[in-house]
Amino acid sequence: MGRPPCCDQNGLKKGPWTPEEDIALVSYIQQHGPGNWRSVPANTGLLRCSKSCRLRWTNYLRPGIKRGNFTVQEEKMIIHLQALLGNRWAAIASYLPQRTDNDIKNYWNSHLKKKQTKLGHGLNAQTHDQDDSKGGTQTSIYRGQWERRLQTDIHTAKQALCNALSVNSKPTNGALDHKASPAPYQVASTLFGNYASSTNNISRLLQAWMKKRTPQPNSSENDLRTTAHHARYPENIIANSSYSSDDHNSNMFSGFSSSSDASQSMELQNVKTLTHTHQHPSPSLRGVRPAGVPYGAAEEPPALKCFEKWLLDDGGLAATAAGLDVDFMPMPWPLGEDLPRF
DNA sequence: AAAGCTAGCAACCGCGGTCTG
DNA sequence: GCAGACCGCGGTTGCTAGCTT
Repeated sequence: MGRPPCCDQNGLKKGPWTPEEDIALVSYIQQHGPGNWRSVPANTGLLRCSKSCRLRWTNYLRPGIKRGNFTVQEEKMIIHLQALLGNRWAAIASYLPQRTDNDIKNYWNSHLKKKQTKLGHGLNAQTHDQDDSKGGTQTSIYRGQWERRLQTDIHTAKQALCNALSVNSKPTNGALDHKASPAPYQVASTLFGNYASSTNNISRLLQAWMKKRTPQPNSSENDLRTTAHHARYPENIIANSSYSSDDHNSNMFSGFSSSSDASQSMELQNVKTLTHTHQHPSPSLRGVRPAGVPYGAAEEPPALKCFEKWLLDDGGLAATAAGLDVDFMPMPWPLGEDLPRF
């Protein structure tokens, strides 16, 4: 026998989410954490299917999501990663943890794809927009180089993690953090850390929301508009509540909900400890994030730094594109095989 | 000023892999 | 081991705001 059905498909609401629905969802996740989506509609009274709830959370309400214009660096990374990984947006998004796969996908389709088409040469010639079967050996070679480089980077990150763990480090600065990469056995801790930090931001979001809800003189209509606007652009709520994704390391926990109880405070302490050593899981080439492990709260994968550095290093890219072997590290596993799962 | 067009983005849909009973 | 639900992903659609005519 299978499981019972997650939800009744009849009478479910579709279309844009209302602020009330968002609050209901955020409140529930604040209490129970993300995951177990099938129970969300039943327990919140939302007339939405579990899928819709998950989507709303991961693409929109999840803390740490950066919205708005993409930076030049982000753009470059997306272009390069798309060339390497194809339209595997989740995998690409894992290198841009502040962006959702949906966001990146939309950005690619609406901006970069056209840009690439206009250019007509250069990187575009290597992208997966073209049929791989037509790409010929040139593309294969090119992608092979990229994959080798990516594998190297992951290996570097893995080694850094081993080093970090072996010395049972108590990092006092961020240097080590950026080199350590977590293994899946750390995922539970990562999840905990992410969620706890998320709670902070959700609390702020809720507080900001409640503030907005309190009647302001001569602003009843504006409130409605603001509400609708925040429903569409909730990042502004977070921004208005003085959360900045850029200073998450120092401030992420400093403003933990003033009404938080003792257990939350204890969580906070644990989270502070955890976040010194636990970072994102290494993005895998398969692009499949461990189930229920969101990349939250403006964290940055430690391996990202050097990978990003390399990605944005046009010299390296040019050399690679030209077929030159640029400083590859020895590979611990044979080329062409699947990456080992750490 | 109004109608038509376009771009951007949120949300939906369908598929495949995974998990659970 | 199997059936069927859950979950996550990528593709697509539809709505809205802004721009053009």
